[in-house]
Amino acid sequence: MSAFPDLPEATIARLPEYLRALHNLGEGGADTISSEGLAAAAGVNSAKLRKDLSHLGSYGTRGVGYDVTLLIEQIEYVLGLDQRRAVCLVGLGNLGHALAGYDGFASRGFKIVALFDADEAKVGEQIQGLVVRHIEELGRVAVEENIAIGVIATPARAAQAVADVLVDAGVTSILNFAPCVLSVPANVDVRKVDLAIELQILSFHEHRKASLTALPGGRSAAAAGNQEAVGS
Amino acid sequence: MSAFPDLPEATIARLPEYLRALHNLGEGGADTISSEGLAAAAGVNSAKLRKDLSHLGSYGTRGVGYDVTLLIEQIEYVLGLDQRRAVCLVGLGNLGHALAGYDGFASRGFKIVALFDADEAKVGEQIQGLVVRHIEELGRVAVEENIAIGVIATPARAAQAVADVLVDAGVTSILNFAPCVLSVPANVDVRKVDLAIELQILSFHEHRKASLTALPGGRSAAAAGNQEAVGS
DNA sequence: TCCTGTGAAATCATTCACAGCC
DNA sequence: GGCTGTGAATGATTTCACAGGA
Repeated sequence: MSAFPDLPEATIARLPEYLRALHNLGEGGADTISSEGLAAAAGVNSAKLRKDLSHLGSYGTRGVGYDVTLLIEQIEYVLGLDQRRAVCLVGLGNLGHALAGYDGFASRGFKIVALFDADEAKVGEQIQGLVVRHIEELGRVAVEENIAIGVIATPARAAQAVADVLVDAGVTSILNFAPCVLSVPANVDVRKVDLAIELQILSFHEHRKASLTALPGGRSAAAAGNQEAVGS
Repeated sequence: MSAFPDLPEATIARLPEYLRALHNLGEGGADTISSEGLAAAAGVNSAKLRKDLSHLGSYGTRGVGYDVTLLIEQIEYVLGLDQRRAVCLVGLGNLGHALAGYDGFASRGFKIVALFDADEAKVGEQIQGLVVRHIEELGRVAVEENIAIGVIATPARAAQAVADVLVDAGVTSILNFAPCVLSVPANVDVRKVDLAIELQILSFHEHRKASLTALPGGRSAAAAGNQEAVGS
């Protein structure tokens, strides 16, 4: 079927956030929501939200707002969430265990269908109803189960080899939790999550804030109220 | 001491990646590295790397490259990693357990000094040498231990209340794993990691790729080589 | 010659502000 | 009157391309 116009990458990254907000609002009983209201629920400003949604087409009603159900369907369609993609998870250390048990996957359009590890001691273990298989089966199983997305939660030194196997098995999307850069062909998408990097970015801002407290009324330890504003 | 020039946010977000690459290169025995080489190790292009580093000052040598040790020190200084910040972790479900055991924190300038949970059954449990405390102690302990960064790994419904307590205790940086938007005062930085969102972004690209396979030589299931190129 | 540091150009993203529709 | 959709303006980021130091 027809492809998509070239949605800006920044817009794509925000659509899942809008979707989550819409689900919340829907459960709260709202049929319709203004750009202002949805923007607040998603933590962005309303102009940005309207611009983002306008890229998908015209699904709002002037003077009224957006139909919650319709907009959910639209965004899910664009993100391709109507087709419950098969995901495999490689590496069942602490993090892998947590990911295997994370219910946010199942509830948002994904299904973990296979687990792999290189450690013989882990192979055979049962986690969330799935048996851990040896990594040598990865190539075969990935093809059999039609796996679309591979999640890598191995140590950094193993990650590239795992990525190579995934790519050879035809997987074209990888979510990488290992702290390293992966080399893959251009048709494969890699996204990376590095927990320590997030902390380091926060550390920078702490450092900067600390180097400013010398100046004006140094806020002691306690901020009262509860305003808005969220760090980028 | 003196603050920083206004480093672009995009640059800040890449510095930790350069740092990791530099540590790898250093362990590999390199004393000096060109922008081209470091860029490859960090997965960016060399022009961007040079521009980023030029914001920190002039730490390279024309015709030669960057001194690995010096550059590591510089970046660590800018990120404020020389002062081993105290971190607390709230919420010890699956993900919390994994985070408590994540050695990437200790090895990159952070120290988890306290764990909290609201569940009486978890309070008292010992994890990685720390005892889980009841969340009611959070405010007091955060002040006592001079906690700089709070990590929230609770369910979404609890996250805002936890954030409020952290803020009241003077914590000005929060890393939020709960899938919700937090409201905090403007002086508090929040960064968010949402695992399901990352998958949804990959899903979009899968969807788009699928809607294109109809056209040219539809690649069957298997890509051979191992070129470069990493998805954004 | 090799490689950094950097203005200038090009691209991408956000915000403004208002016309047009309900 | 309220609210979306969108050009136009602004701002941020990336990329180019090359001057200039080692």
